[in-house]
Amino acid sequence: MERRRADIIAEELEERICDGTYPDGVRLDEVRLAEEFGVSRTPLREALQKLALSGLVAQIPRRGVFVRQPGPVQLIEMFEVMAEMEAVCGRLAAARISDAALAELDAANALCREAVAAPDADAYYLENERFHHIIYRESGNGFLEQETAALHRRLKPFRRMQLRLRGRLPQSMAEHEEIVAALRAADAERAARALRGHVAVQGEKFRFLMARLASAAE
Amino acid sequence: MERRRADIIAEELEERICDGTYPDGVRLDEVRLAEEFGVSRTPLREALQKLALSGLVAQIPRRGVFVRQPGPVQLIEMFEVMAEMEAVCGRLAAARISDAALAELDAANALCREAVAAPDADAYYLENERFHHIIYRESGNGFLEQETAALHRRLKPFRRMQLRLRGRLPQSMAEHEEIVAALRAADAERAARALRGHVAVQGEKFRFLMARLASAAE
DNA sequence: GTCAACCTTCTTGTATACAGAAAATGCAAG
DNA sequence: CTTGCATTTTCTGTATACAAGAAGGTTGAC
Repeated sequence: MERRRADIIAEELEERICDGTYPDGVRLDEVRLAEEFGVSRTPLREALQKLALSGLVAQIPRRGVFVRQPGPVQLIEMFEVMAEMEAVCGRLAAARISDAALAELDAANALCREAVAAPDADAYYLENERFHHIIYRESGNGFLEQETAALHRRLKPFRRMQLRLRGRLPQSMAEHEEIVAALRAADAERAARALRGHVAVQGEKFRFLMARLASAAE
Repeated sequence: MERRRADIIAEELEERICDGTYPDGVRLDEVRLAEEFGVSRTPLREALQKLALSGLVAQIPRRGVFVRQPGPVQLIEMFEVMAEMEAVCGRLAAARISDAALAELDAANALCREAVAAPDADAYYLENERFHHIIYRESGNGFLEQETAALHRRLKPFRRMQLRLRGRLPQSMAEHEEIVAALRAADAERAARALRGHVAVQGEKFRFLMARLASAAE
């Protein structure tokens, strides 16, 4: 499948916004970026509109587009929704998950355990992502899977922060075990609770997140 | 706030797709539509891309954009997610809802009751929408409110079908009462269950929905 | 008569040109 | 020195022009 330049540009810009190359509030100049990418304004505008619809930039009529990083409040809100959506995935998956998928979860968890032992935060992060995506898929609801994965992706740059907490890796690991146990027992409510607690930002995590946001905002 | 033509066109096209003016699979011709709206292809293309991102049309590179109504399977999936998201709104609202909002819900329900007595399906539909949006808002999570409202909006054309079921209005009414009672009692799980059941497509509703979709697909 | 290759034509994707609005700058007046 | 208004400039939004790819028809060969 041949992709349009606008899509490629949108992806690159998304990357730059997420990794902080373009900080919050910066105006994205159409002509400057068009020159940089070696294209005309037309595909670049299309890319910017795509970003605007996904919420990464704000498009103010006759003024331009501005990078719009979510503020502390919105981030907390997004993490809360993320936790609830994962809980829903877990609740549905508890009734629908296949034995093969349970084995996949075990395998992903084994690799997670290795990463914890190393300890290799990056490897853990990768396997953690696999683990969660399996659960999205096993919800048996393709639409839910897509929506949850989309939000997961959007929170990606902020998710890494959580893993920086001292002792977070072993704790996260234990939560993974509990999640798989609940799914294997086909206990919907237990799986939902475990996933909600696993993803939610609360207590120590909350304070850490707020501190990071405060330092980033300066 | 001055709106761009592309946004106005996107709204109009969305309306036409939802009300069936453009049935599933139809190709949306850029030049023809541009002439019809009296604009050039540029803003029209922007509108089409907006629709593509919201999932109403499929954009196939070098081939054009085609109306993409959700199939039966995807519709069932979307309704399931809708039910779960409303349940989440209810769960959070149970702990956060204000007395003023409870009064609002009572007021909306009173108007619903009048509509049932009439019976006036259109009036009921309108007040029902108000009722649900209050709950979204009282979840206390602006992001969740937005996302839930967006899905609600996307399912709007299919939601009306449910009300056509014989005896659905009084039943829906009773469910509204139960929802408010659960919220007033601050019983999170009860509110979640009530809302999930209220929105979910199941049993009689499911068969009816499938029949409608089968006749629409012919 | 049928199949295949080529050509025509139509449509999308991209570039450029133009118009109007907002912001910035400079000048003048208090 | 500050403030307000006008002018200029820059940038967005829209229109048009151009290029490349895909579909369909026609013609020629087997």
